[in-house]
Amino acid sequence: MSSIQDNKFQSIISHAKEYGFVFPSSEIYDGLGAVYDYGPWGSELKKNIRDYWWKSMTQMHENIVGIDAAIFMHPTTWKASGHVDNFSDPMIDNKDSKKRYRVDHLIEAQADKLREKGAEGEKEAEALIAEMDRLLGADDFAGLKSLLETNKIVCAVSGTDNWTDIRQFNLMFSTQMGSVADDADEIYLRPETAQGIFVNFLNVQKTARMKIPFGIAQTGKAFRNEIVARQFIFRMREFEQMEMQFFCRPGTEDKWYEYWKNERMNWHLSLGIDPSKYRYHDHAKLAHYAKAAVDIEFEFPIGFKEVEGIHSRTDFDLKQHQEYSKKKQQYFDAELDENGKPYGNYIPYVVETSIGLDRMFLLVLSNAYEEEVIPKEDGKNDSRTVLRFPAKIAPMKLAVLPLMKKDGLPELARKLMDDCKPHFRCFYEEKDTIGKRYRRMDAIGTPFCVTIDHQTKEDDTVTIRYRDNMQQERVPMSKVKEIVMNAMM
RNA sequence: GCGGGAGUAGCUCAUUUGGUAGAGCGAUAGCCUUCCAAGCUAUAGGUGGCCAGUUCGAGCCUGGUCUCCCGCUCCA
Repeated sequence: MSSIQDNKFQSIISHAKEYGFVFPSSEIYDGLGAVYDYGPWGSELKKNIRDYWWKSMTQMHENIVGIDAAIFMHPTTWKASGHVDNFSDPMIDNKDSKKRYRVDHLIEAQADKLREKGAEGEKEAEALIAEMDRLLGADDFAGLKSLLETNKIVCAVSGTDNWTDIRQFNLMFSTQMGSVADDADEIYLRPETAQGIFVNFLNVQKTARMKIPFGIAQTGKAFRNEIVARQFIFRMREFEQMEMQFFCRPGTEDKWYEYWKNERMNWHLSLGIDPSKYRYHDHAKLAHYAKAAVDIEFEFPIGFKEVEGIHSRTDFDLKQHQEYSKKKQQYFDAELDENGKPYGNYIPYVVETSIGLDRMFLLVLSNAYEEEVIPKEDGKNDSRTVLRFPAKIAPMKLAVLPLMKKDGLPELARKLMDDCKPHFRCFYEEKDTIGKRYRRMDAIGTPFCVTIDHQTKEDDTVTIRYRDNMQQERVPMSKVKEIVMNAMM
């Protein structure tokens, strides 16, 4: 990361706080690590992004419906999903190099080395992995450490085996359900929203009478106890996901994977963002549930980073829930195959699209942020900080500004406010010079400002000023609402 | 969790070697009226991150602690 990019990221963070987009959580108590609150304009922007996603996924796809599942779920959910086993990693530090490793990664690397030595090494590698799995299963950390030592596994940096003890990092937050401590059951705060959809698969399919292929969409909070959570709202411990699980007939998943890969990229581009700032990144190493996975990455000021993932999850999740719950998770497909027979019962395959709302927020903010230098007539330079949000997601759509706060101008401005307020978010301001008010609106990304002046009293026209090019034009006051609403389409 | 850096008003910073904190911008109110910030007046706002120690006296010295930033580790 260059220092220029670094500075830009810092400026964006400062601007976000300064203008009421994002605050550190409980800041008066020095904040809480990697937790943030959204302020007045931030919460508007976030809501608009969420609504835009929701509308494009549900309203625009007749075969997708939404749900809103609880954050708390039956603890067995997380055993079935694999999170209890896979979401906690034994870690170890090398005392000399101060490097930290996942213990299983160290041992797997050693096994790879052994395999290079041919058939004999292959055997040794298998034995090593088997022993590791046994010890991991038994949570035998002392045993794992001696396994490192007997196999002379060393740190790649220091070259020594001067290790700390092994410690467990659990990425799931937990709490107790039930107010009597002794009887209380430990339950988790969901580390992903997806499972709320899977456990409701049949409820939704039956009650909304959905036919495969169909999707279930959901937005909501998820929680991960990240070892290191940094980079502003990019990686938070409490975050919001917007995701959709698309259920399809086995054998058609590749087609739908491609479909959603394109569809989701098109959604991003529909916000008018430069396509060169996006790229796909295929996963080489797949998660335990995935058959194929691709990230949509965006070029943030801190480099290309993942915003959204499209995963082909096979029937892994539904199958697991069927096994753990003893409830059949199958669908009867009455459509006829090429032999004229119904496809019959099966557990559907799933293609998931999962996007981080907070990351999308940061994306939109980073993309919109610009410090602009404006040459003035007297040769000096003027400057402004402007957020070029697409009108459809801008927190504030229109500012109504009487040129002066007398001569009946505020009254006319109020009339326009009353006309527009029911349709979109408007801001009224009569304090300070008009230029200052324009700049304040630029700073929060308001696409349109309208000024009421004395001429308005004569002919009912107003000056509309466009955020992006600072151009102004005279339009009938009665047209303002329409201009703004067209821009929001 | 390790290493490095930093915490003074909302923001950017100042306060010469320890002597009980200032400015600009911003905010609020008023004046002015002028279609692109930086006209005039007034007001508000700080137990100098927090706790302790040294000292007659600490924003400044010492220790601890918290938070943030950068790097590493990690990331379904």
